[in-house]
Amino acid sequence: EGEVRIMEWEKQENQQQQQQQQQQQNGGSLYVQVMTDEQMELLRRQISVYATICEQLVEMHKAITAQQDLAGMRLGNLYCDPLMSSSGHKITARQRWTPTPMQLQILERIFDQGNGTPTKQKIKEITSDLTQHGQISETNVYNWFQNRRARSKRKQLVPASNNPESEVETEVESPKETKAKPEDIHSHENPNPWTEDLSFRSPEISSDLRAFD
Amino acid sequence: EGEVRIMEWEKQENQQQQQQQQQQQNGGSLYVQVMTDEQMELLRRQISVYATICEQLVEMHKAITAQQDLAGMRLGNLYCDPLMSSSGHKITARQRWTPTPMQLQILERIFDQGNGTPTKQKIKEITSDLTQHGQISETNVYNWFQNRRARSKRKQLVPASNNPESEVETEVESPKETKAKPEDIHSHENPNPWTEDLSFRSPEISSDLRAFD
DNA sequence: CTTTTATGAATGAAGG
DNA sequence: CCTTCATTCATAAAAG
Repeated sequence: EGEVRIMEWEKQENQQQQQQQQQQQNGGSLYVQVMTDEQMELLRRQISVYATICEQLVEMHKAITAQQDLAGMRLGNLYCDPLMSSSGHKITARQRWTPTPMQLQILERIFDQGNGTPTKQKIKEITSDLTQHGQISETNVYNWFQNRRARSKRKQLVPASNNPESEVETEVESPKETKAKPEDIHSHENPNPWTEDLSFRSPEISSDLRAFD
Repeated sequence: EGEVRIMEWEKQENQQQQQQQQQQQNGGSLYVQVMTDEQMELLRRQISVYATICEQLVEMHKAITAQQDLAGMRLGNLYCDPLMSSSGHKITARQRWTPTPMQLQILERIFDQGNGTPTKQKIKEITSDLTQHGQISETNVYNWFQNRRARSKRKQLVPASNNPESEVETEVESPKETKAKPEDIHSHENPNPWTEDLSFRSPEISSDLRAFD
């Protein structure tokens, strides 16, 4: 029913008679998802909707704030307040740092650049950069890289964490288990081109949205 | 550079040495896109980012239009419901493992044996045993024990809460510097050049939004 | 069909 | 770096 269920494509894949050979082709270690034209179209449409909505909202915002200015009314950071305005009291405190989407994007980008463990100096830099996108401390950054690396590594070893439909052959472990061919599976260099895709940069729009602050 | 290039995956695919065979396989008539797990996950996240940003923009709009209403101006609450529902908003849907009754029974039994720490080796054993009763991975087993233990522990502590009242204010600042608490308000100076990158639009949505004009 | 609950999975942080 | 724990998120299943 009208939902785009990305993670379930691989399931559907098994039902697409036309693509079955894909499985065997890749043996057990390499695992890929296959999308049909239809699914691709669905995805395309989904993103399109987001793009359109955002664009329209930005336009709308422009118009509205223009009026606001005329009326002498200036809306402040309406959404920021409800959360932390209560300075003294920590009622509903989430004590765990959570990266904002923007911070995450940046961190991922840095991580993908491959320069392994960031030095102390580097962490300082990164931290101060990320501060512009939300609260963050050096410890947060440090931990993030530690975890990111460890889990990235582990993920290679156990890539098939959850795909019920795929490995139906129910056989006992082959000696070497999953991960067998390190260099084939992942091109560490530029795993995919999309990594950079979300590096939003639109000076004009940016300044527009900043008006909310 | 920074763009969402959905329609070009098939092109890039040719450059992914690991997936080349795909081409020949399908001859010339059948054409499919291939993604690795990693790429899939990335995509999922990116769309998630879009969703987040859109939500925030919508929130902004709500707040602003609320003001507008007070001023007697009616911009309408058109976008939220119609759009979000039409696009599903549940873009990120992932499947998840569900233990079969048999597997659950076995797991419970092992857990009750008290051997708290499931060793890696042990997990491998358990997993291969359970495979006979349904699809399962080592990660599933690992997670199950983690969760089982954690929740078993919590159940013991909660029932013994004798002080139903004052627990809210007790939360004094944790001296720990791990306090960086963002609670996402970000998104401000970010972005949005997607509109030009996505060279397609969603007609019906556009018409919905046209009311903004 | 909508809301609630149970629980698999993800992840920030701590310890060694 | 690796493992473990605690907390949170998301979703399948159950309840209304």
